[in-house]
Parts: sequence; structure tokens; C-alpha cells
Amino acid sequence: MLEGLEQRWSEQWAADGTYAFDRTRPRAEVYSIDTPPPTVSGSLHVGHVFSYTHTDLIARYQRMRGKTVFYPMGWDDNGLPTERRVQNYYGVRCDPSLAYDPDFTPPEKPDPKKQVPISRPNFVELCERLVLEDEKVFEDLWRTLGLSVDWAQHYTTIGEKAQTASQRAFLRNFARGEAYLQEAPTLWDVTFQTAVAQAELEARDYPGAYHRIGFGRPGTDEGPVFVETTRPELVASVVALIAHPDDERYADLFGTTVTSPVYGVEVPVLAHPAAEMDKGAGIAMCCTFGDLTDVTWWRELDLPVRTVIGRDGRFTRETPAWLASEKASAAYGRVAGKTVFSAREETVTMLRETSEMEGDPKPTQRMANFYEKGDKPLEVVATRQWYLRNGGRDRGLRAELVGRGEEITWVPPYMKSRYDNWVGGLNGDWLISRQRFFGIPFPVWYPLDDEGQPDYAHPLMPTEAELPVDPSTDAPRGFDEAQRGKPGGFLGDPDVMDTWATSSLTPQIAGGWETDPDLFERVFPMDLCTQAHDIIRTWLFSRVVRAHHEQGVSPWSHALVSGFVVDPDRKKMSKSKGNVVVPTDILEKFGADAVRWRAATARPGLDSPFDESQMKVGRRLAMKVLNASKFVLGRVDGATTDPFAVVDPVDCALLGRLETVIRRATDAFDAYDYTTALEVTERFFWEFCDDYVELVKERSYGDDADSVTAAGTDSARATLALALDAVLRLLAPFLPYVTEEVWSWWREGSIHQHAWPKGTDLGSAAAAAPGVLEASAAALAGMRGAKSQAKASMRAELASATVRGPENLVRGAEAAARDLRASGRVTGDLTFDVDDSLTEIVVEAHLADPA
RNA sequence: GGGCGUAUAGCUCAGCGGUAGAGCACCUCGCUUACAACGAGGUGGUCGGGGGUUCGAUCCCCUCUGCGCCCA
Repeated sequence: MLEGLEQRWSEQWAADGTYAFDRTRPRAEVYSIDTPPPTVSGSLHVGHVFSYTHTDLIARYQRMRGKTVFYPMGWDDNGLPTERRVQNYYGVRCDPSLAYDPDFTPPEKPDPKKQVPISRPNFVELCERLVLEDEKVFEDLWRTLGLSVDWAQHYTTIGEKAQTASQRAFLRNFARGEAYLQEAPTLWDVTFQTAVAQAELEARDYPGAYHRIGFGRPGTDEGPVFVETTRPELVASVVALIAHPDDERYADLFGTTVTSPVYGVEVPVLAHPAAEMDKGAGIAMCCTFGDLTDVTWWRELDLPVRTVIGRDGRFTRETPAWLASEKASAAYGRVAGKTVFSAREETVTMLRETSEMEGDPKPTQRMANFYEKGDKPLEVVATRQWYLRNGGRDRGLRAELVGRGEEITWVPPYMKSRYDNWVGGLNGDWLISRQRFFGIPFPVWYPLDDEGQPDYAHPLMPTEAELPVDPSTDAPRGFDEAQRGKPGGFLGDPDVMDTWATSSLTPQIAGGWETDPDLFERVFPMDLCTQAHDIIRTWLFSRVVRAHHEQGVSPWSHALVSGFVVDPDRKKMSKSKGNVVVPTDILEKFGADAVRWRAATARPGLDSPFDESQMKVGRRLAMKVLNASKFVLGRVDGATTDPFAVVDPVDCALLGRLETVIRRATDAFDAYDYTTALEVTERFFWEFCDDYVELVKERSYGDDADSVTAAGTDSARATLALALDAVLRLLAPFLPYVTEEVWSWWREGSIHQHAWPKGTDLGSAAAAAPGVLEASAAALAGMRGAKSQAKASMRAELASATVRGPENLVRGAEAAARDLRASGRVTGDLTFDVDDSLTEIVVEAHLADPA
């Protein structure tokens, strides 16, 4: 019965434009949402499905509250993940030195080990081709899940809208001095051969070994100074030994020089508080660069740069100038061109040959920085990169950005401290350039001087009207293509923007910033951004940075942060662990409504373990909605939802209860607490089915003219209809399919375009206290209990029943005496005795003898 | 080491000053004219440990411990 609803209704919604944004409405009537553009080259797991469902619950609620909802979906298709997927999928790799081949076709049988080198334009073409396929799959999934996205507002992070917005924002950042080009030590991934930003780092334990190596003290009788290092190969690039200023062991050495083992290079011994006295020998070898501490020392102690590791992660082939001596150059010849790993082995061999290493290496675990997508530790390489100011080097800006965070309502509130911690812990500006191919290029060229050397200090920029540009194929104003790379000509910036540098502008891209001012004014700043907690430091923060620089505001008023779906052992789902739950499987098995129901039970911010048995509960609810509706609609001919017909005390009590439920669900949704909204609605719905419907069933049939008045029948039918009408709307954000199906049986139009219920829909009857319902439900439960204990059928008749309890409850139940007699099948006496020694209803019942 | 969260029934979670709640699971019963992919009834907990505040603490405060995440 539930099967096929997804396809049928999602097609209907698409055809009717049910979720179309109305751009004629004023800002006050708009609710705008910034939702993460999923990485289409990646695979979705059930956690994404939950998080996007959370957004949709809010979107649907706001729409029913009368807002027109701006709910665009974007695809994050640029960047490294797509490049990697294209390499594997087509068996190619990008070689920017090659020329474009218009006739290129990818290999028929891709061999990942023998990737065919192709030009950058060819590579980008393949990327564009593949993301189209991926995006189709994603869109289908979102439609099946029932996301009420307005697909007309769609964007991609590589598309022209995104290119123009990213380049325009960059030009303005540059003009205001917020973006700048700098040659500086940069964390570098040797596998992907690109620079990596602080936000993409991941500290991991990495096995290493302490090598105890000695530095000579020429001109003294003293023995060598020993350092313990996990990276002996870097002895080739040592620039100083550094100990803590308070370390008495080395006090005498400060200001003297020592000579490096193997190479015999003379370096100073210096003091700096960043040296850790209790780590290793307490004195460290500073190399440019082994890690970020080296960068600090290099900067603060004004040390020279001695780079031996190239961008490919290998030792440079030419012998560096400071290793010019015969001894040093001979030693360097043995490591030149080697990978870090091989160079380390060779260096250890040399250290043993010269007896400058003491003992054997001692295994240790150290924390090393990794690119989150990489599996080799990052190196530090001096390169020229674009940076965007994000407060990492500016206390004032940092304070302003923390202030922007305070303008946002965080759901749950404690997620703000993640943001504050991250902003407070920044230690450098945002590195936005990447040495990759499938991304948005920097709209920048550099003039070449008479010798063909680029002048980085005076970059050439396009006007905003010329955007988007690709400096690798477009020539700057005043030049022509023939001057590319020639002395007196120009050079295009070869880098692309980091994917976050594009997706940090999603509110601007989707909202039509500078291209559609009328739209932008209606949707920006947005009302809501949603994401899981892992991207607070990246996506959330970077959007605040961009909006702060460009518009001087926080990009949204609310941030809703979802937790993760973790596996049953509470471990994070990841491909490598093989514990990923594929969303298409569960959607097929349980249906979209069931999966959405389960997602809605995961509160904002809290991780939730995946458990299939929970999906069944959602499915059962959807099924119950269908069945209960079938019953109610079989009782009410036409639309008899007239509150004035409701006169019976039990019916009034039900509406009174419903009024409270509507109020609580509305308050909860207003506070972004969709879980509580669902909880109170669902509880009401089950009570409605189990107690109320059972109580009034006989009365609603209206075929027992002797015992039931026509008014009572009308009252029950009107109440059934009123309650169903309201409860369907309360459930609509959670179960869009089944509620729409039922709605279509007796109402016009889509339930998703109808108003959220209000207490006033229920008329004055809803002012009744729900006590009668509670008391009669308890009495009914008592009768059922008696039958259950007697192991009798629920249809079994009771010869007599006595309802006892405190006065208010007994009187309440007595008001429903007729319904109780009918639903409990009491054939003989039904009496109500007040007994104030009791605190609740107790039923004493005698079964009729079986005939 | 710092920050944040969390600890309640076998499991997933509500409750957050006034005699412990739901769903799942489990047990028993029942095919009843909305529903057997169902319904009815029931079993099950010194609310992580220790202090304190209070007439009263699962709830507030302190502390310890476990777990998770983020940052060093």
C-alpha cells in the first residue's frame, strides 16, 4: 500500500511546481535556506540523508506557516574528489603541459596503473561529463526522499554562476586587501601535489623512530651534542639546534656553533621557548622545513631557508649551495632524487658509517599532520600562494568574526563553542589556492618582464563585466594570446581556488548576488543554514568570512547542526571501515516516509546509532496513517468538519487534547525542535487510534438507533474528520507521501500547500478539558485488561463492569458511559463508584459465560 | 593538555526539583466489519560513583569515572 507513493507523488509535485519559490513575495514572507551542496563524486550515506531530511522538515513547516520557501540545491562538483574519480573512472591523468586534443576519447578499458596523460582542457571536459551523470543520481535520490527543493534554483560549484560569483568576490577581496599573494612555507601534500589549508588538516598518529644523532663541537674537547629526531634525513637541511631558554643542560651551548653529522655544515645553537625540554633529548634540530614548529623558529629566529624536499616529495636532484663542500656534496649525492622514505634509510646508513648515530632507532608514535584525503604526512614547502584574511593573523578581525557568530542562533546552542574554538585557534590566514585542475581559476595574470620573468607584485585583473575568465585560455586586456609566456607578454595564474573558496559563497551564488539584485534582496541574509557538525570549521566558518568581508553581515540568522549517524557500535561510518549504510537500500526497503521518520527522531547535534528496527517503527506509523484514515473517511461522508456539530463530552475532550498538541508542536517547530513536534503529534495520533477511535466506533456507525442519538453520531463523525484533518497536517512535514496520499482522497490540492493547523480550526469545543478522554481511556484499558487476563478475545462480552476511582476521574468516565458500554461490550450493569482512596481508575469486570 | 557533549529499562531515547516514562526487544493473549507487515495486556530501572544545597534531587552545585567529538 505504501509502495509506489514516492514515484507517484514526486512526479506530481514536480509537474505542479508544488515547491516553487514565489519571488514576488516580500522579504518578510520569505524563508530562505542555505543547504550544503553535496560532493557528487562522493557517495552518500545514511547520515547525509538524515541531515538533509532535517532541513526539509523545517522547510515544509515554514511553507505551511505561509512562507514562500527559497530552498535551492547545489552540487559540489569541483575540486579534488571529482578529479580523483575521473582519474579512476576513465584511467587518465592531467598533464598541464600537453595541448588540447579535440579528438581525444578515453581508453575503453581504463587501467588505473597506466593512466593516460591528457591536457588540462581535456581533463576538465571529462570532469564535466562525469559530474552530470553523478548529479542525476543525486537528484533522483533527493526526489525520492521527498526533499521539497525548488529545482529551478539549482546551482553547481563549477558552473558559470559559481565561477562568476567566486571570481567577483575574489577581485573585491583583492581590491580591499583581504586577498593577497605570498611566498611562504605551506603545508604540502606530495601525493596530490597541492597546498593544503589549515581547515583540511587532520592530526593522526604516525609511527616513527627516534634516531639519536650527534652534532660535532669543533674547536672544543667536548663530545658531540645529541639530538633525537624522527626525521634524520632532514639533517641535510638543518639550520640550527634549538633548546628551551631555561634548559640548563644546554645553557653553555647557546651562541656557539656545532657541525651537522654526515654533511659537516656549521649551524648555531639557539634558545626558543617552543623547544620541549621533556621530549627526546630536549634539544631539537630545526630544518626548513620539517614541521610547523620549524616554521615558527625560522620566522622568529630569522633563519635561512634550506629546502631539500621538492613538490613531488623527493629530494631535489641538484646539490644545494650550502652543501657545496666535497664531503657534503658526496653525501648529498647519495640521497638526491630519492623519496623521503628512501632518503631516510640512506641517511641512517651514512650515519652508521660515520658512527654519528648512537644505538638503534627507538620506535615511537608521533602526531603528524595529514591532508584529510591523503595518506602520507604533509611536508612543508615554500611556495607562492593566494591567501584570504580570516582572522588567523589579525586579532581584530578574529573578534569581528566571533561577533558574527553571536548574531547567529545556534541549534543546538552549544555548537557555537565549536565555532568559537575554531576561530580562536586559527594560526594563519586561509590558503585558497590549489595546484589542481578542476576548479575555478584565479582571474589573474602576471606581466612578464623583458627577460620573461613574471612580476607577481603587479598582477593583471579583469573587470567584473568580463567575468568569468580562464587565464589559461583568455588573454588579459591589452594583450593578445600570442604574447602568452613571451618576454613583455603575460602569464596566466595556473592555480584554481580551493573548493571551499567557492562553496563559501553558496548564499551569494544561489541568491543571485550582483546578477539578480531583486532576488538577492528577498533572500539574503538567509534564515537558515544546515550542516553536520564536522563542517563547522570549514563550510560554516568560511561562509561567515565571505559574507563578513562582502556584505558586512552574518549570512544567516539560524544555524542548524545535525549529528552523525554512527554504526551500532557508535563508530563513525566510513568507507574504509566498511560500515556504511547505503541510503538507496533502506529507502527501498522501508520507504521514504519511514526513513524520514527515523531521521526526525535524531535531535540536532546528537549522534544517532543506525538501527534498522527503528525504521520499521516509522513504516508502521505511515501504515497506520493510511489505515486509520481509511476508517475515518469511511465514516464521514463528504467533508463534515463542522466544529459546531461537536457536542459529546468525549469528542470535546479529544479536541481539547488536540488543541494542546497543536500548540506544543508549533512551539517546538518554531524552536527548530522537530523531534518534539513529531513526538507530541505521534503520541496524540496513537491515542487517537487506540483509545478515541475505539471508544466512538460504535457511536460513529450510527446504526444503533436505540442507544445512540443522531446528534451523538454527528458529533463523533465531525470530531473524527476534524482530528484527521489536523493530524495529517501536523504529520505532513515528516511523512510527506502518505499524508499527501490521504489528503488526495478527500481534499483539493496538495497538503503541502495548506496551512499548518491552528487551535482555532477546532472551534469552541477544543476549549474542553481533556480529562474525560483520559478517564474513559483508562476505563476502557481496564476492561481490555480484564479480558486479556481472562485470555479472552477483545470481542468477548462483559456481563458487568464497575469503574472505581477518585471522583473527578470516575465522573469523567461516566460522561462516556455509552461509548464505554459499546466499546467494552458490556451487556449487563455498568456502574461508576467513587472511591477516593484510589488515585487512578480501577475496573472490576466479569466476563459473560461463553455461550 | 584545552574545549564541548554525554551517562536513565537488554537497545534507542524522553523527562530536568515533588511517588521513574515511551518505542523497540521480550512474555502472554487475541484473526475484532481501518489495520495480522496487526491489535490488546504484561514483565523489566538503588536514573554512572561519591559529596553538597533543599522539607524533598534523575533533575541544581562540586568532584571522580567511563564514553564520544573537536582542537592542541
